[in-house]
Amino acid sequence: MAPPFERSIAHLDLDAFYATVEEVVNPALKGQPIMVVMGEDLISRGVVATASYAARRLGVHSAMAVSQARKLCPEGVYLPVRHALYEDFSHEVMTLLAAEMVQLEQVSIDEAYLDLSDRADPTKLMVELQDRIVQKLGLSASVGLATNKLTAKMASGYKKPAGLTVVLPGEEAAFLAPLAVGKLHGVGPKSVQRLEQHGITTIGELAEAELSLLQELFGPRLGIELHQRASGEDDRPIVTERAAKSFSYEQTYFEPLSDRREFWRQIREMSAGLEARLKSRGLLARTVSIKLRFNDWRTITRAQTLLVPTDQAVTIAESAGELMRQTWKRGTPLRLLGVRVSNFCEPDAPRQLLLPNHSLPENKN
DNA sequence: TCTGGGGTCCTAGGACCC
DNA sequence: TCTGGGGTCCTAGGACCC
Repeated sequence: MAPPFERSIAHLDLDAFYATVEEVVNPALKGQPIMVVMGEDLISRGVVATASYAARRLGVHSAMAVSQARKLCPEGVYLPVRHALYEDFSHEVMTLLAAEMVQLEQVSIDEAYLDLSDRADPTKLMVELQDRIVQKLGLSASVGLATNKLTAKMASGYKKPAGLTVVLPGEEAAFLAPLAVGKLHGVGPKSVQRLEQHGITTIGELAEAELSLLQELFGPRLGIELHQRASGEDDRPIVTERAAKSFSYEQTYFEPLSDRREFWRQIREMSAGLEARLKSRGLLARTVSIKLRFNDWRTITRAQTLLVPTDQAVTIAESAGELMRQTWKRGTPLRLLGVRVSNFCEPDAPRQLLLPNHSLPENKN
């Protein structure tokens, strides 16, 4: 159903968030090329989570291998990710936004949508919020304002950092049309490739494309969705509360590992972490999955659904161990091992009984 | 020249039930 | 003995996002 009135949706995106937080807590770094790196190895194996704007000017971007970043920027500052620190800053920002008493949807650690439909002057409000975020936290944010989430999101990325871009009602398609298809939210490298094979390189061309072609390429649902999105149509509501669907941990090894005992130790450790997260949210999980990555980067997952939902590390580890036994051939080196719980259910559902003498089983492999 | 670690959503196929 | 169609649940893989 079409909304009874034109919506006004803002998308706020914190600029180079991790790197900027590092500058705030250590002002001596300000203006330097900073790479915040994921993975334990800052020298070669890690990946850039966020590069500061000074680093971006040298060609570094997020998701780039550190080894490559070091070539472009040997003098740069390389820092390990400090997730808890960024969470704190993120929380401060969201609290500032929430004080406006509007519908607020936090989509990630550094992004949020606000529904400003009932505000007299959304632009003025967003400028004020940008200001407040700089004053109180030292962070910069870019903002997009439009009639829907997709266009607002695309607008916030239009002018960065610290930009504010307004797309007026009726202008959505025209705003999007000249942009590269790959810029459209939801169109990644694979889709770009497929679209290019059909001569589609801009969002405008995507909007003009035959629906039947898009459905052939991407399936009936996604085809329609892409077509609508490319035309700037999007009636998704602001979702203020979202229930978690899964929790997971994974570990990549610098050197591929084939040590069964070490795998088992890690499974128990990850399971303990998952138990803590389930319990802190009062959730029970029904499905346990493992993820394995081999030397050649081939990645597989195996899942098992329990008869009785659980929040117990022992049960999760046992299930993951069994999946390992079924899947992993002894001695095969792994580059990655992960454990995941999903398929959550209500806390009042029947729960797994923990027998008095129940202890972690030995891995039978 | 390589490649984190969290997530979400979609698709396709098989089992099973009515 | 042969037969349809729909619905649900589960698994596996893949694309994508930050």
